[in-house]
Amino acid sequence: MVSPIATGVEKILRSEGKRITPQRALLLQIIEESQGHLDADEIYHLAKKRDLRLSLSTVYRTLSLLKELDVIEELHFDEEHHHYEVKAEAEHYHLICSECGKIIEFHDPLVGQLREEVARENDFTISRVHIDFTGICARCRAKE
Amino acid sequence: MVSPIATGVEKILRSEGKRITPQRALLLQIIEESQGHLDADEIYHLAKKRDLRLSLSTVYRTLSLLKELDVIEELHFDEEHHHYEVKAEAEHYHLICSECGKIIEFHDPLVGQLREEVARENDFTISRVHIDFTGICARCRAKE
DNA sequence: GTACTTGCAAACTGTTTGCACATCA
DNA sequence: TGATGTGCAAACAGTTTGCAAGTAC
Repeated sequence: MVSPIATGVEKILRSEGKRITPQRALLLQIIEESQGHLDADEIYHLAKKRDLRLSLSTVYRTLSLLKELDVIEELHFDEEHHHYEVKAEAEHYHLICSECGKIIEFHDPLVGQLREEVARENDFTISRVHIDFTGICARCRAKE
Repeated sequence: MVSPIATGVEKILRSEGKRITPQRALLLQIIEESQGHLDADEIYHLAKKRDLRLSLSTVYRTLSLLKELDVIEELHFDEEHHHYEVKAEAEHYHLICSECGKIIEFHDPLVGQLREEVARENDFTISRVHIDFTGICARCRAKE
């Protein structure tokens, strides 16, 4: 029995000869429902609540499949494990609160300018941009 | 016997009651001599050439000490391990060639502007900035 | 039916830790 | 001398893989 799955992703999977299994549908749903930035273990535990037999290796295999198909993106914050989010239509970057761990997404037209300038000055073809700012969010600052 | 060690770092170590051992001097020298961005294993192998008895755990312990003392910085690229570089006086960012792995450092005044703008708009106190652009360097582009 | 997927356990990689011995100050 | 540091081996966390059994199409 297959739960609903984002139609776009379904097409991508099928076009690659990949199957739509309940596990994949479930995992994708969880990643989409969340505000993103979950790590593999968090995804596993959330999913396990709805499918008791789910295994961690399926989570990893699914994440790596979705990453290959460019459906999700793997984020490398200053930690020992990775975080995942649905690939955004619009590129964006991250503000990370070092107190509470909250992650805010942002975008800013200056990034495009920066990218062009740096590419030109270094004779480099830039294909991916990662920006993250670490600091203290307003709420945590107020607490201190 | 202690090899020469950057005097600044020597002071920092001493002031924290830390000793200057030959291993630490050697490791620091290697990190400083290199263009930076080495990972723990690379540092270990380079150092091992000059001190056959050096152990990998000493490398990790030294890296973590130097990181704590703010002498070096740990970088998180899109890989499964970390890279290290001597903490720069001037903040800088990285261009990474996905073909040959070359890393170019850059800085650009637009980053400061971006940082201020994002901090203001999100009511966030930004303390650290990470930017890396992935792409193809001029040499690799020419090869294709 | 069959190629693709899964769950499980075992392997692997990068990193950390406990302990006995060694060493810097 | 005594606290700090080292090498070694064993532990650990996150992730990957081989295999037999299960399932989507």
